[in-house]
Amino acid sequence: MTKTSSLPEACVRALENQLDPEFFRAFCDPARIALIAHLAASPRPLTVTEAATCCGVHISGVSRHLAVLRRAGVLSSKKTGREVYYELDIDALADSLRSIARALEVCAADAKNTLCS
Amino acid sequence: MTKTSSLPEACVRALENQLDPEFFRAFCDPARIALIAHLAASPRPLTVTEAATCCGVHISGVSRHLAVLRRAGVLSSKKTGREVYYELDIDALADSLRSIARALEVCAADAKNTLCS
DNA sequence: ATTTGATTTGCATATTTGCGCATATATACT
DNA sequence: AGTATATATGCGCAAATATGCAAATCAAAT
Repeated sequence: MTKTSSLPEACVRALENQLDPEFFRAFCDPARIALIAHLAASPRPLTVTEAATCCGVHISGVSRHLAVLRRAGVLSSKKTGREVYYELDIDALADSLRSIARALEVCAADAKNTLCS
Repeated sequence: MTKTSSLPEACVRALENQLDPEFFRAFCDPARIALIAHLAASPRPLTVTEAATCCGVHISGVSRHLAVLRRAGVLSSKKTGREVYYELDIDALADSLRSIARALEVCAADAKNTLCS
């Protein structure tokens, strides 16, 4: 049997590690949501100019938004000539979301267990 | 066969609907992350005062954070006497995250399909 | 009725964030 | 070399956000 504590702190740490504010911040702005949806629905990577057509934001703002998304690990960029192609990391993104869902459930189950042990 | 367009707009709309900024904003603050992790690891609902022990924020701020989380649909509150018990909606939360992951994948798959049809 | 305790809500302030514009940087074209 | 195009970045500004303090609710206890 493992040691039990009043609150499973290991679980809390694990959750806090996985719940990265920067990751979620990617989805906190309507313009970024539009960009993400647009990129998700595109069969190929898009340039900044192409991506900018989906949201009524100045292209410099779009460039910044895409940089935020890249730093959040949501998409990857590939420079080709003078244009930069942005592509959503769909698989990694979906995995992250599912992993977070699982971590929450595991933590909750663990908490119930601790209560009744 | 259904009509094909250069970009599957229905998919974009569906994604934009599901990617609610207010939902994700719940996870954009370190104090709220701490609160969420703390609540997830608790075997029972917590009062504001109890929840406040996990983050070095004044209790009035914690009250506001919890209100934000409630509006985001992340937790539910139940008033009992003069205290308010907050509880994380783990199942709904996990479902939301998985649903978003699926929507992203569906949209991407749809996009590839449209390309080759 | 008064007091005590838990939570919420104005208020002021500091920080962050999103935006457009102008400018810089880097690459292609002639 | 000189020009045009695609992105990125510095800057200032307006709006949103987080925070602590004090005051307002509201319910229990005495």
